[in-house]
Amino acid sequence: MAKQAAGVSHRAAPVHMDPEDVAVLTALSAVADPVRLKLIRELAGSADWTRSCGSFDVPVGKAALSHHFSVLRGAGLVEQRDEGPRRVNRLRREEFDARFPGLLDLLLRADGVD
Amino acid sequence: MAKQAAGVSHRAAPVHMDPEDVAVLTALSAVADPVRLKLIRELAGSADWTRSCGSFDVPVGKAALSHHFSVLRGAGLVEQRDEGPRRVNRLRREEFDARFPGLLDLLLRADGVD
DNA sequence: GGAACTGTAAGATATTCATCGAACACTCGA
DNA sequence: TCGAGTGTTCGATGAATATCTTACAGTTCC
Repeated sequence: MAKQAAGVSHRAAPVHMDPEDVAVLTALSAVADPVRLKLIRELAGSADWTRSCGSFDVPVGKAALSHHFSVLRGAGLVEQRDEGPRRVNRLRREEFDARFPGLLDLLLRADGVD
Repeated sequence: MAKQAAGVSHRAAPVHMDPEDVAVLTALSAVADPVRLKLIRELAGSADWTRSCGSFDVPVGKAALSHHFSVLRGAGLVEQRDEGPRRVNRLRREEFDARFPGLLDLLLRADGVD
């Protein structure tokens, strides 16, 4: 077996979707969920690459949480990177906003009715 | 029984939702459906009050169609009025855009990926 | 090597919801 | 008054999906 360079993850890298290739319905479905909306908002309030998946305050187990992040990746909303034992996240603000102008702003606005 | 003035519908008027009172998740869920998205787009391409519910080219029966219009009303996206035997529709562009700026534009944009 | 921690995968369950068919209500014109 | 047309409601069905439990795979540190 070929040796791996030091510090390189042996884990399968998370599959990412280019926001440009995301259908409108995919993005809307991803975003039309209370847990994922909370994840997005919480992520938006933190600096890039500072939040691991398990650090979010949502009322679901870690399996469901993993699923939600997978959906967010598939919508081009979140980028993930392995950092030691944890997987840290980043909200793809610019890219997503370029593909779906205004949508992210809409989600992040606090509007009282929710 | 009290007589009704001529020309007044005896039918229960459709229940409408003020867009200002619609939660973000409600709007997103309403819009994250292929049939409803088609309805919105088709409606956007027609003048106000010119399209009856049955006049839309969607692959569902009339019961499902009635349900979809009910969801759209509940999201403050569509206004309906009885006109004789048919119920005609109007897209609430300004009101909905004031509540969710940019969302309608997003839905109506033709963007190739869909 | 082993323990603790983090996240994913697989299988089962439950809930939501889109759809249909049938019955009903209303409107209009013959 | 009857019939055709339009839309809603109700009940049932099926599909999609959110969730949990359990098991597993990496990573880090002892």
